[in-house]
Amino acid sequence: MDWLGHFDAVWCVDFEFTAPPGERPSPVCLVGHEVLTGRRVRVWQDELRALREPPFPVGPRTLVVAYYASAELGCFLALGWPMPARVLDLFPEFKCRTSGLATPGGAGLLGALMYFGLEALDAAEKDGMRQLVMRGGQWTPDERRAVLDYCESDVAALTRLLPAMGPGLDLPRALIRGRYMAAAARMEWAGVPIDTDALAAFKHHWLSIKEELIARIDREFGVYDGTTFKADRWAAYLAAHNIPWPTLPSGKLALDDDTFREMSRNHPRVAPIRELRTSISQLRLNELAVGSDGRNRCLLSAFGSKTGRNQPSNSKFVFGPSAWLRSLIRPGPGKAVAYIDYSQQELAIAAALSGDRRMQAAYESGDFYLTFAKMAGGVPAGATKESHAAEREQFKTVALGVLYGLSADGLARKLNAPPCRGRDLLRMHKETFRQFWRWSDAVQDQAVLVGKLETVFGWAVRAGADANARSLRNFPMQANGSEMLRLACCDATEAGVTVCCPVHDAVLIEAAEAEIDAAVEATQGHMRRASEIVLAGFPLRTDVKVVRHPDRYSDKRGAAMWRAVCELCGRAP
DNA sequence: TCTATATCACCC
DNA sequence: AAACGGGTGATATAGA
Repeated sequence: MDWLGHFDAVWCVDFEFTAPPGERPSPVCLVGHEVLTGRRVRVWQDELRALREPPFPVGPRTLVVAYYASAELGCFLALGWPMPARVLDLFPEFKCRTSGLATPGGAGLLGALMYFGLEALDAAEKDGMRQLVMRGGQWTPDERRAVLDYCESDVAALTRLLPAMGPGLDLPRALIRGRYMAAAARMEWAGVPIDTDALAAFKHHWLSIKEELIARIDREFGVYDGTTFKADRWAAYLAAHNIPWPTLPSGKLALDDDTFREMSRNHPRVAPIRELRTSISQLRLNELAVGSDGRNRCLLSAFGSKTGRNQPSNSKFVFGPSAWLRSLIRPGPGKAVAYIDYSQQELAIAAALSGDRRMQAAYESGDFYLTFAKMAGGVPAGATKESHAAEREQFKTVALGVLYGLSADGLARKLNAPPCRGRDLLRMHKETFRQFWRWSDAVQDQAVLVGKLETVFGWAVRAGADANARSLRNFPMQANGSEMLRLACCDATEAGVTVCCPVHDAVLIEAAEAEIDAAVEATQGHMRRASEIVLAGFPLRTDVKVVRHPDRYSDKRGAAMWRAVCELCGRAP
């Protein structure tokens, strides 16, 4: 913990705040405790609002310590305060230290305290106090004292946790992660512009859309009870029509879409039910968190996954549900948004980190799959995307599947090809990209021997004896990809780009219409730089989709569904 | 009637 | 035993 001496002050801080779904945080109080001097501040709402800057310095000589700092930093933004220059967030540090291990108390502050055998506030008591804070409105003087005391108890807990975690910390890298929490706070603050009229119309017609879709098709089948698909009725229908149907090991009917697709081939009469089930399953928008300013905002859950990705709620976040809903994204008057994603990010990471020259060349060619197919002798040298579309698809499936550890049989099944074709394709990959395979084997060996894998910036996962080999082999791609996007988000937000949200290998940005092209160029520069830093000089390309008011964002996978729903609502698409 | 579990679908 | 990585979440149904 000698690094503490690098700072003039070390402030452990915690805010209480309210944040209704989709809204920006509204601070209720702040408690801070300076570790070196024991100085303490307790500031209530009204006084907070009067402060033009934090009640302690936040320059590079001060370390600000928090647990899940994007919440605290969101309050900084709400108060118009400058962001702290050095943030140590013990949440990602705890996750980094324990990812892959069981943490019985979870990864919250209480879970971390429990993990280190430290005294913690009772969970029920903590919940009760959060309720009191969230209630909002006015608090009696007693309640106010109770909230401040509770806030202070969390700061005290943080102060106990710091020396427990401090000795194991890699401070420079922890500060990189803390820096991302500030970027996350800015993105959570920005949010995604939503067409609230369309959203309201959909919500209003929700049930009737569902019922209408079901009524049209189920007439012939009678397998729905209201809006519920009944497995026993489906069994009865199949029996009545003499259709044998695959079952699961449990003996129940297999009702996944794959089975429906397979069965539709020989029994075309079941196809409409398949389509209906698909449509119904895509109709989910009840929980989307949209604030009073018409923007979709939710906790990004930065560092939520084992690989360090953000893990926002799929139901609250507009990029969570199926892709047709993204057409709700619509920039306001005078505004434009752009979706910028890394081209084939994980392939490029595999190529760069493995040092496989041929794989790098395939990425640099601009069409990885076709170049791979040519290198492997799977298509003639003069083949094009058009002349050999089917082969290209197969080589694409191999190239991507390999990153997940897809087996020969799995590959064959996915391609609907005989097992020997799966084996051939996999063999061609191994022969074409030998260095990649040597590296991938080494990754697995390292995980098993050392019990741990790390990204270039030290994000780690622990591997026990029961670890999944495919998961371990995939870790470098996914986790370094996560590092890359985090770094790009830091650079872009700090440079003043309005980043609405990250999407694993992409960002959505927003700007005035006249400025969007410049913002896109700047962001692409940040993303490229981030790739070079993570991959020791290997640059990644990015793809861009710009949408200007009054247009809406559209994802081709969801275009048909969007039109269908609009039609059912009597709206223009 | 409520809850837990299995299964399935969606995202990158 | 299965053999496609990381996730969240809705739904249907079995069980308490």
